[in-house]
Amino acid sequence: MPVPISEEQSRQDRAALLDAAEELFYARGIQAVGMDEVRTASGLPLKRIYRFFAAKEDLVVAVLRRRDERWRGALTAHVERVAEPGERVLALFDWLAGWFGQPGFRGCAWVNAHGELGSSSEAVLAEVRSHKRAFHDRIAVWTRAAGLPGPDGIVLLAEGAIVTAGITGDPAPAHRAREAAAVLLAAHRDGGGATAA
Amino acid sequence: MPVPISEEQSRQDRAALLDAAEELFYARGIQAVGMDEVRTASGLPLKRIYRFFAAKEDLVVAVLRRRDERWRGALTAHVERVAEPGERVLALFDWLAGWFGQPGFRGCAWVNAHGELGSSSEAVLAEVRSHKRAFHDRIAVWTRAAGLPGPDGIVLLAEGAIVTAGITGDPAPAHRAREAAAVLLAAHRDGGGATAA
DNA sequence: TAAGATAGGGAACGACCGTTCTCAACGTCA
DNA sequence: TGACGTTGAGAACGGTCGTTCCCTATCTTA
Repeated sequence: MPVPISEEQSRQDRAALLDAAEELFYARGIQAVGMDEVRTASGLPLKRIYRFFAAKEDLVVAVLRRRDERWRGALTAHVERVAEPGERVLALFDWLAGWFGQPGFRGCAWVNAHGELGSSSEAVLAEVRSHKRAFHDRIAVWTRAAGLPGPDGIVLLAEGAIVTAGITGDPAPAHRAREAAAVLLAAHRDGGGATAA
Repeated sequence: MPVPISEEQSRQDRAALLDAAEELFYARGIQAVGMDEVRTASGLPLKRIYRFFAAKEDLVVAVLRRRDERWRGALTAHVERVAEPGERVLALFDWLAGWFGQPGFRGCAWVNAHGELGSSSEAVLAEVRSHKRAFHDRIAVWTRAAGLPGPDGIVLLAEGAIVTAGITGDPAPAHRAREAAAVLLAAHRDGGGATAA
């Protein structure tokens, strides 16, 4: 190829690189995937990969960040199609059920990255915490509209479902979490507020 | 040292090896810790380590298995000091709060191991699933006595609390999960059973 | 057409991995 | 006492990691 690379081409190559790395990292773990494998899967020369990202750690962070945008975007799009606030909270768990059923589902990419690199990479740790905070804050908007005193019960049910489905390979935890969430919603619609969640 | 090694000494050395490996693996991840580091921390020659466990994978499985016994034993001992069935379920979350507050707490060792090795080691995957099944089954005994229709709501709250506290470093999720669990218990004591959890 | 700049392909590098092997030192028994 | 067997300490091995470098091919510009 010639002298410079077009900006459009560069954008596509960067996306292909992130696609390849994300799929490999999620399926097999981050440390288990070497840069040579990322090169083969992306079709990009190693030199260009290292021009995009100076180190593997930077690539990992970029993968997590882009996945966060896509993941939360899809979640929000699904949930906010539902109008009634209580149903909207429950729709979160329907979306999770769909995710759990996808082939290759292997739990939460951020939880996995945290377990593997959270203690050795400050940048990865920060990215994981940022994602979890954003997830929590998004749910807080929905639970507030539904009259719940706080988002935490719903958040914990969702996190528990993700982790459990990831390990067992069974999407059922999404439905169990949805049932529990319905109880929380009903309890705060009807009567009690004493032992609130 | 002399010719054979006494059985008692062997037991102690094996325990020291598992102690050292568990602490290192939990703190820094499994792949990030080399066998040389396990050797230094345990004070055992590499040769003896490989006589105990033919491969690192076997050591990892043994560490997880022994941790499972100790972890579930401590949980059960704490919880079953409480007599009233509903309070007994809630005591689970008090125990979690104590665990989360310990220095070096970094989430669930089995979830972390699953994220790192679940897709590459069949033996680790089986050990992780076995632990989660045992945890689920233990909670089922307590929730049944408390009149809940199933253990899953409580299990998911507990799993969510562990994962969230591990990432944020804040023990508060244990208290939020306890509050949500109290709502689930109250809902099934008082009235509804329609949208059960 | 000739000179220059930049790209791709992949070898090369140093470090470290899990695992095996060598070897001297020591205690036991004939 | 002397041959034997087992140990501890760590060097060594083959492989792989993340990262860098070399070299040729290609396109642009004069």
